[in-house]
Amino acid sequence: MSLTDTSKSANCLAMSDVLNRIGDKWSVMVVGMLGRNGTLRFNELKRLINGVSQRMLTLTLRNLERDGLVSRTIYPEVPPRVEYSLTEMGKTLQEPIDALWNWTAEHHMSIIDAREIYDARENLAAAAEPRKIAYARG
Amino acid sequence: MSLTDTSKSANCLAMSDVLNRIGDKWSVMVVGMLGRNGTLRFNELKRLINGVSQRMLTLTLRNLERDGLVSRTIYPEVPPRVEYSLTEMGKTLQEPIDALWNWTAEHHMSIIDAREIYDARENLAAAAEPRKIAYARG
DNA sequence: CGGTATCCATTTGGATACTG
DNA sequence: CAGTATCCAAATGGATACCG
Repeated sequence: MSLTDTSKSANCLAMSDVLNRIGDKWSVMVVGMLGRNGTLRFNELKRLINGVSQRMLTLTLRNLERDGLVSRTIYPEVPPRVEYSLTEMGKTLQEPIDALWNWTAEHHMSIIDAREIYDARENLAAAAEPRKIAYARG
Repeated sequence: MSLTDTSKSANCLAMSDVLNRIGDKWSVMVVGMLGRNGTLRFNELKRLINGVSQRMLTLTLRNLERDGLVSRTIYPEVPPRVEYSLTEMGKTLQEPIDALWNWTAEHHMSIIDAREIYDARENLAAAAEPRKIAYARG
């Protein structure tokens, strides 16, 4: 219990640190894709991940490689071939990422709905509230 | 299998959408804290979450509320009291978030180490590579 | 093919001051 | 206490062009 508690609430700093890397959407996408497909080339990843720019994919892969989550293999051919896959540590990240992925698939619609309700309420409140600054002169 | 596969790889768009909200570190922190503590006031959250500014905490809470993950209760007292807690949907997010949290606690050090190794290698490479622009005149 | 380099618009987020 | 409002610096990220 004490150990569990420690590992859970001890330092937000570690969470911040790690989340800044693996919490952004491109990283989650890359880990998700590599986890499911095993090994992928740069442009395969680019095609699979909807809307990622070359720049962002490069940066994301470099950061994941730096953190020891993704391995990069260069084949000195012409044209060049570079393959990416998860490291052993990267594979352990697969499970939590998958959990998040499944949660998202399950609750996305509810979130959309919640937003609509919230926004509708907001607009209503805005319409009802007494004008604060802008009222017709006179 | 088909269902599983669909829910996993179908739309990156849903992942992007949701991750943009619950993937940022402050949201994860808030959900983590509320999940473990049940109900918290604004300044309690602020104290618990290391380094969050008032502005970011407000924004994060509004977004989570908008998405139906956090509920906000105002007690019309003086001084004002506002309590936050997870909604039912928010509670379901607890599990994946906890998984991520535990993963982080377990692997943070390995990541730190991996970074050091990577950076050391980088510096070495930078030192070895032929000077491209800046070399001593003469 | 798999990048790097550069430019630039937008977003993010901290600091600060003020309010009900 | 629990915000809102404003300002401004820094980070983010797309578009584009070029390179080995």
